[in-house]
Formats: sequence, C-alpha cells, structure tokens
Amino acid sequence: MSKNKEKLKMVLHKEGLRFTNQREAVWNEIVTCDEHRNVDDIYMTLRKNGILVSRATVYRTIDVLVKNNMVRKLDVGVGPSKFEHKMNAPHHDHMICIQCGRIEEFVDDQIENLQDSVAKEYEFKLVRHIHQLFGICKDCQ
Amino acid sequence: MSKNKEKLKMVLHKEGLRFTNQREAVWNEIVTCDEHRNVDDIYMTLRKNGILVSRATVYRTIDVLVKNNMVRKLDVGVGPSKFEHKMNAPHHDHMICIQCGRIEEFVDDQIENLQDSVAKEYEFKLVRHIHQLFGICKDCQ
DNA sequence: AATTATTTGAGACTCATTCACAATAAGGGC
DNA sequence: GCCCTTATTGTGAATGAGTCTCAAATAATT
Ligand SMILES: [Mn+2]
Ligand SMILES: [Mn+2]
Ligand SMILES: [Zn+2]
Ligand SMILES: [Zn+2]
Repeated sequence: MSKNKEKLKMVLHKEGLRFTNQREAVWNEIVTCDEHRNVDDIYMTLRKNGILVSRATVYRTIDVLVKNNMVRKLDVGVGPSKFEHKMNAPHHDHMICIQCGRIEEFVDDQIENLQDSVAKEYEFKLVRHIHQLFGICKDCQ
Repeated sequence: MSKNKEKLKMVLHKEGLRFTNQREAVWNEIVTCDEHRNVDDIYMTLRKNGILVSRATVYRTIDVLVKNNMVRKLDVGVGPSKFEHKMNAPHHDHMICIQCGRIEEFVDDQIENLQDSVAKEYEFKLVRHIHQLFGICKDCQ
C-alpha cells in the first residue's frame, strides 16, 4: 500500500471515520498535484477522470484533511479558498499577485522563529498561521 | 474642520468621488471606535444612532477606505470580515483565538523588515500583507 | 443475513457580499 | 441660489461559496 494511502487510513482511523473510495479518490487527487486549486478545480478534475464524487463529499473530505495537517487551506483574498497538499514539502508561506493571481511560495525560518517568540511572549498557544504578501509580481510590473 | 474629515475629503477628491453625508457618517463611525467590527456591527450602530445609511453604502464606503489605507480589513477565518481604522496607530498584525474569537494585536519590526527583504528578493512589489496567528489565547487555555 | 451506524449525493439553504436600477443629492457654472 | 449633469444612494434581487438535510447506499458488527 502506498505511503499516502497509509497516511489517510491512519488519520481516518484516528478520527473514527471510515476509509471509503470517495475519501481515497479526493486525497489521491490532491496529493498527486502540486498546484493551488479550489474545491471546484479538484471536483471537476475528478469528474473529468470519470471518478464521481459529489461536491459535498469533496468539501467534507478536505475539511478532514485540513484539520489533520495533510492539506493547507489558502485564502487568496478573492474568490474561493485554494488548497494544496503538505506532503514532502517544507512549510512555506505565499506571495500573491493582485494583478494576475500568481502564487509564489517563500520560506523564511527567521520569520517563523520570531513568530514563535511573539506567541510565547503573549502566552498564546500557536496552532497555525497565515502569512501572505499581496502585491505585484515581477512579470506584472 | 476635524483632521479626520479633512482626510476623508482629500481621499475622496483624489479618487474623484463626492463628499456625502453617508460617506462622512460611515467614516466617522469607524474612526471613532477602536474595536474590530464587521460591516453589520457598523451598520447597526449607525442605525441605532439614528443615522440611516444603507448596508450597501456601508460596504461601498468601506471599500474606498480600505483601498486608501484608512481602514484595515481583517479576515478572521470564520464569518464576515472585520474592520478597524488605521489612524494614529502604528502598523500591527493579529493573533486570533480559535476558541473565543478574541483578537490581540502585535507589532514586530524585525518581522516587517524580513518581510520586505523577502519581497525584494523575489522582485515582488509589496502592497499589503496579512500575518495572522491562530491559536488558543491565554484565557482559553 | 440481519442489524446498526456511517457516509454519500442531490439539492435546498444560508449568509456575506455584490449588483441593477430608479430616485435622490452633489458639484460646477451661471 | 438655480440649473444641469453626473455620481450616489437605497431597495431588494442576485450571486456564489460553503453548509445542511435527509433518504438511499454502503460499511462494520453481530
Ligand atoms: Mn503553497
Ligand atoms: Mn487591529
Ligand atoms: Zn502577476
Ligand atoms: Zn480565547
């Protein structure tokens, strides 16, 4: 069994949820693509590949995946949220072009550390964060 | 004429928009309150004070204010966006309790600088940013 | 196989926000 | 101030992402 399938089984078990074809299909579609896509993108791709899963099930499954750190939810400020899997990739944040919508990823460990310090200072138990830079990308300038 | 009224007049003029009672009332309601409120909070407060401005106008006015750096839009992850004026206060970001919804502000110049460096590195023209920490606040732990 | 509990799909629903359009009000010149 | 042009407003309808309901399907348990 593939590593990713294992992972899904584990998480579903931990959550007391059943392993179903639909959940596997959704996870598989997400984990085998490295783009930032919205629910409809994912739903339509599944459908195009002849895999019939309802939109509601895509939403429901993604909720579970996000809750369990397998998928990152990305609010790009306009339109529906986007999603990307978190397998085999270090944590990163995003720069979003307000002109063309391009999403670029960035990593900055110093910022991450400072962020932890801030949380500690306020005795705030940090669960997740959003750090997004909005502006004009190189190509759009 | 008050400083804030001046400011509004300037911005509206710059945008080629007219100075109206409604726009003044909305700006006045926002600038004289230091909380993080959603459109409906603001709308209802105006209404409670006998100032009849339609919801659509509140939305429209806030758009202008946000676009012109007089108001910050705050997406708290659940429910409607919140807003706060940006007068007489240094830039800050937010920590949001996912339990009770409390919003705490924080300032970190080092993070701001690193952020600028990242943008420069990618030749990305930074216009605005969101940096929000989600977690459990001191009181909710 | 029968029983019980969960999941699914379909579509209705919610709720924040936007839109269309007729009525109203600003601003600039006279 | 008055007229004219154009922007703004209020109303309520429309939109659209996301959630919910519930009956049918599927899975687990006996
Ligand atoms: Mn990414
Ligand atoms: Mn604030
Ligand atoms: Zn761009
Ligand atoms: Zn709290």
